[in-house]
Amino acid sequence: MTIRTDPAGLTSRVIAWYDEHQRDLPWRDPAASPWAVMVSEFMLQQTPVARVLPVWAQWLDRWPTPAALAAEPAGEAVRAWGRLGYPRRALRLHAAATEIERVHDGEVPSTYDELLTLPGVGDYTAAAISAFAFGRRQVVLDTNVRRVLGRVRGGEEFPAASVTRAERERAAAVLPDDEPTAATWSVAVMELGAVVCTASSPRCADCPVTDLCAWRAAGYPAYDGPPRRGQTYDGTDRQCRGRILALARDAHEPVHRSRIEAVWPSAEQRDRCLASLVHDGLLVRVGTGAYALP
DNA sequence: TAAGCGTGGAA
DNA sequence: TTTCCAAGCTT
Repeated sequence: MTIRTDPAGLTSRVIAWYDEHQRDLPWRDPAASPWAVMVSEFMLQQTPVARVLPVWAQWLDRWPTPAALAAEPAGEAVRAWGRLGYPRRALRLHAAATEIERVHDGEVPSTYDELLTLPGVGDYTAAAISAFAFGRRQVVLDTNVRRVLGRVRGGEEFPAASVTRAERERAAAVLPDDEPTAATWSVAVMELGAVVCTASSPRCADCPVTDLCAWRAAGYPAYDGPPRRGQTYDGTDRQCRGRILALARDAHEPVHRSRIEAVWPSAEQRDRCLASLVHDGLLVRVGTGAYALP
């Protein structure tokens, strides 16, 4: 097949590479439901594949449909989320399931615009679900795709902090016209970024498009943009919130203030984090001085 | 727009 | 040991 937008063979070669080298991930099984794909996309937001795999399997076993999840308290979703991180995603996935049940007759919607209205679904996730679960033609622009295209076409090691207009236009320009081919390209170029064109120590020797790569042609110039914001963790509210929520997740009864005080020394920070967890809906106050999952 | 939001494995 | 970072979303 000739792809009009791809005279140099970028897309066809990446797709051919994908056909041979793709990882065998369960949410890529053609039998995986749109809901199963959606759950994987939520869990994979900022969390590595290896840690998602077991939790995803248990989740789908317990809640094979949006209706099944929506029928349970949101706190059960937070508990099942375990230590994947960013537990508000669990809350949003539960809220999205509830919305799918209420508005979409229990079926995960297939269009970008409908998906985008769901809680926890932004530009990337809406495009990804539409493309991967329904085979639609979408510009799927995640951190992997941005890095690959930024290198191959832009000649730069890393993309900007946020998606630029130029990046989006570049991604649209290489998206195959044919719908199923476009969907395959989207997953293929993401996979290339995930396993070959990685952020650090890219495996250029294994890349199917090294000869097309502008970054390589330029001699692999180092990133020279503004410093990328590092993530400190020790002593942050994130860590404090994580400690507190872990107590509630592992307990099946309300957790008393005394136990919370035992896991974080600073009273001021502890109280602030407790209040923010309640504000976010990750905890509810039960009686006097006790907290539980919603 | 930039900051906030978890967690743990690998380099 | 420290640093980096892994399929983002929300406000």
